[in-house]
Amino acid sequence: MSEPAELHPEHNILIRKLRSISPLADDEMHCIATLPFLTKSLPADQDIVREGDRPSECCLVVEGFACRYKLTDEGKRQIFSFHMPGDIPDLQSLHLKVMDHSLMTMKPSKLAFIPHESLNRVLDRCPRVAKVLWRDTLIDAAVFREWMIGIGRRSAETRIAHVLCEVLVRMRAVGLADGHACEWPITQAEIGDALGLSTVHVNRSLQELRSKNLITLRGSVLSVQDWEGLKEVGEFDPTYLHLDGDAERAA
Amino acid sequence: MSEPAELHPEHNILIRKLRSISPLADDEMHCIATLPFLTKSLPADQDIVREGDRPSECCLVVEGFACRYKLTDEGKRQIFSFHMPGDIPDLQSLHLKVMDHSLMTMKPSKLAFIPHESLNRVLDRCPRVAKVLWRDTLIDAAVFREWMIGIGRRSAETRIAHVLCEVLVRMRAVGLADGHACEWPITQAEIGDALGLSTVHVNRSLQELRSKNLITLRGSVLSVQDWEGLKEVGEFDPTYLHLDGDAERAA
DNA sequence: CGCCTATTTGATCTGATTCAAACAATGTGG
DNA sequence: CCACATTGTTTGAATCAGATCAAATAGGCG
Repeated sequence: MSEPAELHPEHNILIRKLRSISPLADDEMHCIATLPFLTKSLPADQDIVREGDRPSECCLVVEGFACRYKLTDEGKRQIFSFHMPGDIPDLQSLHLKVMDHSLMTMKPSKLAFIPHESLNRVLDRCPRVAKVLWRDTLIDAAVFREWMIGIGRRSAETRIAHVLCEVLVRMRAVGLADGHACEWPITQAEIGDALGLSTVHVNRSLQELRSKNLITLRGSVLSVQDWEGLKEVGEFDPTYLHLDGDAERAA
Repeated sequence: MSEPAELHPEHNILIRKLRSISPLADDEMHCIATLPFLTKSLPADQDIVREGDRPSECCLVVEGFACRYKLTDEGKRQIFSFHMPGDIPDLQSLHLKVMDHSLMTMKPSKLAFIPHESLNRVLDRCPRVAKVLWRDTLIDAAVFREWMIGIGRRSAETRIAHVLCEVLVRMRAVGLADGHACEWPITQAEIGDALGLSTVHVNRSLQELRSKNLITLRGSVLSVQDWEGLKEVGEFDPTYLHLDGDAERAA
């Protein structure tokens, strides 16, 4: 349960994230703490890795926010996922050489780059850590599925309520939420690109949620006033996030 | 390149599938060939694993066709993926205890159930195989992303053309396509549930594709008359399938 | 203050849905 | 081998959720 103070903040946030999805033994945490990294700070709206790239390192979000996306031939954007501190959005590049999508910052962010080589060495030495990371990529896929059902089959209001719930729960899992409130660095245009909606329609649906007194969303802070109500409107069931760690559990 | 005749057809199709996404050494194939399994035959439209289940085995499709899906509160269905012989649609259950979606047959199918226990033993013994299976789940996620961009941002015609391309290429990768034709066990209603469309609209979009002389889709056989044209309409770029095996490559 | 980005509002349009019904194919049992 | 039942495909008409276009307002920040 302890989080040694001598840890680098980079290792610390990664361990906190992994412990939110799976229990970790001391030696496994030590193993993770041996990972070398190079920290870089990037401004907002900057590509980190691009479709077609063949990265030789993975990117850990330490501070800030990022998203993965891809453009259609007509230039429309689909965002696949949002990433917060603790996430390694391009972990897949460890086993899939060529990027089939891009990764970018959504606000000024601090990123830690970990060489594939070192990561592979740690995974060989510590197979339990390999399993946790595999598990992480599987949860990633579960989130894709959940967004898919939203985009394909749910109303705009439901989708938006759902993603609000998801981000809050995930933020809480790594200790970045304060009760039912958290930072909200996502613009309405970005919500639209994530959920297959126009900015205008996102705006109107958000007003709908506000008028039902479910949320407050001012500036860059999301505050959920009626969690049960929001969950219900968003058909949100956190099972798919598989938060079975030894850290705090989400509501 | 050889595929020993003494292999069980179950091991054989699995090895063929895995070799389509990654080269396999002889000892790795032998390792896979030690996997025990129990074969079962199921009729069409039968649940194999259900949301909420905690399976203790994985399901390999040997013959037939399957899909993963989930229902919304209003009873609408979203299909997440189609699965053909060689696929292990619930491989994720190895690391995610609770199913967050369901798996069902789409036609009478032969399935081989492999205990998690045996699978884990093989993965411990043969880490390279573990990497290939991890890779397989990552490709799975890449397919989700590609469907997401379709549902969220592409026209009905484009989405449908895209999924036609995808299934044909994947069928070819495991030797189940004949030139530009393959079995098509997917109904229009199922295409709709997969791509977030109504049956009626699927039907009209398919007629559009036919009228452009891109495809023939009669009974349960898909025949692509103009592959380049279909790829273009579907904005199909097979990169996301990561077919970097030592078996035949897709066009 | 002034610029840039994000949010909000209004009006119009359209791709896709829904409902309803006919039609075709496939398979089953007698 | 045919009649019937079942499932899948096709067609038509009306409707709607959400897109698009255009412009105004409101924040945030150097």
